[in-house]
Amino acid sequence: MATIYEVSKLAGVSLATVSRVMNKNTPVRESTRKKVEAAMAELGYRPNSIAQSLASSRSNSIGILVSELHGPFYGAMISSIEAEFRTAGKHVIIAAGHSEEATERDGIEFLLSRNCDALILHVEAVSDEYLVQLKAKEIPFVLINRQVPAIEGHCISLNNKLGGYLATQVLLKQGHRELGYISGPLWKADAQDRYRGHKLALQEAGIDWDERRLFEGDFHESGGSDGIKYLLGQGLAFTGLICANDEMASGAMTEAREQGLSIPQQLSIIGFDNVMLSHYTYPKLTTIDYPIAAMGQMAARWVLKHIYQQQSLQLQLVFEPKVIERDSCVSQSSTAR
Amino acid sequence: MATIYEVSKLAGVSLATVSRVMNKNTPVRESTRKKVEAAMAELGYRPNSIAQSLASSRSNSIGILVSELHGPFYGAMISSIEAEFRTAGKHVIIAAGHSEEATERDGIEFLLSRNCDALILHVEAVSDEYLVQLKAKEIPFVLINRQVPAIEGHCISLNNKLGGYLATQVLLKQGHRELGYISGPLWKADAQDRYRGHKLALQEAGIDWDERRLFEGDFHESGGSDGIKYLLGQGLAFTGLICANDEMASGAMTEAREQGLSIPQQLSIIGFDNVMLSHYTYPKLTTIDYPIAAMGQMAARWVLKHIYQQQSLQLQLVFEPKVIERDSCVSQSSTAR
DNA sequence: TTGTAAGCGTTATCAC
DNA sequence: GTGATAACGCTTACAA
Repeated sequence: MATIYEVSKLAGVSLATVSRVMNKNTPVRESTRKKVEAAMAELGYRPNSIAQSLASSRSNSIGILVSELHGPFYGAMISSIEAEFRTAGKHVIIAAGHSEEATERDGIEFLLSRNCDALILHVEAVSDEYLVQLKAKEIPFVLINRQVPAIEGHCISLNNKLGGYLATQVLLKQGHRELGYISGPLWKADAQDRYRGHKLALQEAGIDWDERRLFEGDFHESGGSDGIKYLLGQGLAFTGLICANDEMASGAMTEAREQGLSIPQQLSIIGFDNVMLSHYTYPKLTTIDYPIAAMGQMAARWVLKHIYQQQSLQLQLVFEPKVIERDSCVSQSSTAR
Repeated sequence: MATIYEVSKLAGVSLATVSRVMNKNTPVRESTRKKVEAAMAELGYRPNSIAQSLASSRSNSIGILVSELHGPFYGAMISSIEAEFRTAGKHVIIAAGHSEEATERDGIEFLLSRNCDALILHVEAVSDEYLVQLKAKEIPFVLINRQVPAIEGHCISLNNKLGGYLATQVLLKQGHRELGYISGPLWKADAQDRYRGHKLALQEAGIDWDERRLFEGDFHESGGSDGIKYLLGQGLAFTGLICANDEMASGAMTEAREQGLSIPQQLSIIGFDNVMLSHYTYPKLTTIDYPIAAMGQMAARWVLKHIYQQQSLQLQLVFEPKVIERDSCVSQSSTAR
């Protein structure tokens, strides 16, 4: 591979000049620029990004830590992040945290050891304090889907409470008054917030909260099916079911059907996230849209603005969920049970 | 950030010695190693990987190019690749090619410019010649899901023909003799091979091949629904349908249902890939398993073996698909149409 | 077993 | 505008 040195020799200029035409930061005489460019072309010169990084102490790489690389959710997020950075000439290094504290810390350490200019984190297990401490260190980061008060400016989040509220409203508006709720693990802030929104909607509708109507699931399919079994076991009637994510909604749907309930005729189900699978279930799942792609893009812009000085970018830190009406919820009048 | 130099001063040894204890490649006296390690701990020293890369001309990074980052398929692949490399202390840089020739080339260029030690490519649009030329250049790569004869040793692929054959056999064994086939774009080698396998199975079963029973789809949902419309429009009876991937099978399922066919009672459908969604459809999709996670892992091992000299690793270049029986196919005897 | 010193390919600070 | 030249933080012969 040709180096800047060979280019400078061929062009009959100094190293420094070649560097200048590459970086366009210092004026260079038109004629010499041409010479240099010709030499670069002739040698098929490509700058060595490692050497650039060492000299400039900018790696132009951004670390991304997500819970899982597979699954329906993070792909969309990574995709939008990658696209945004790619056009900016930055690249993306990825790692998985598997929702476990130790692994998440490891992942962050790993990314740090790679000299990333910034980190985009979707972490769940790590504590708020850890993140606050992390801010004290040298590497800047943004958080996706998490609100940490002490570092608010670093958080890109969804209004999960509103989401839970909206989901519940969909069913209430359809006349359902007997509801079940399958939550995510309540130690996770987003699960907690969604549930809060649910309770708020109930309260506004004058429906008493009943603990027996809550099942705490795991955000996976099994949580949905376990939830159905549990709710049916309580001996309470319910014609509407809110699930705190689509995977649980899918599990609930399957299990409900196995228990002899037809969906949506006997039970309306609404999910949350609007991941790909919600489109594939039968009936197609009514759900709450989580604009994860837009949020990923915004995280990328945050980095571009704060780290790479693209000052002109506008930022939005809090996103709003919205209802996606499909086929899994129908009005109570058409429901019999 | 502390540098190797500060560590050496604190430990009272030379730069070189510190480097040696880090890399464990040259014997170091136990006592001095202790001193150095103590110094490193005291300073919270972390090696600068950029400087290491420049000095050793090893970036310890591997570029991955896939068609799409979102979607059900590549997530599983990236996930297994990342896991394998992570334990080896390497990291992964990703880029998307979007199945377009120009973008795929760009992606490869981009990854090359990042000084990756090796590339793992899942490319579809780029020509065989391009890849052969690429081999001539300095950066080594493995191909996933593609067979290029001239560089066979670099190809990790699925026996797609066998897959098409097996899928067809599932239906044949269930007594179906009137079949439809919704293919992927036939310019893609995998789509072509799957279709070949289908024809072979037909031939062995003594069933004449009928061009009207083939619809060339796009590997997306719309391909499945268009396929159903087309096949129904041909006025030919069929009780079994093979789709060259799961997304098209899902589209076909939905459309068939809209056309008044019940699945699987009136039409058995089999997919291909066994991506996550096949599990979410109703009925659950019978399909052909594409061991993409295992293949991704193998690609990572290929790199570990060939580039990072982990000689002991065993490699497997060709993988076999296998049938995953679920609920979307039933025997012809229970079918009426 | 350890130290010295020459790179690795850039960027950036000076002079000129 | 342009050219020397000193970093950047590490690896790796080569000596000792």
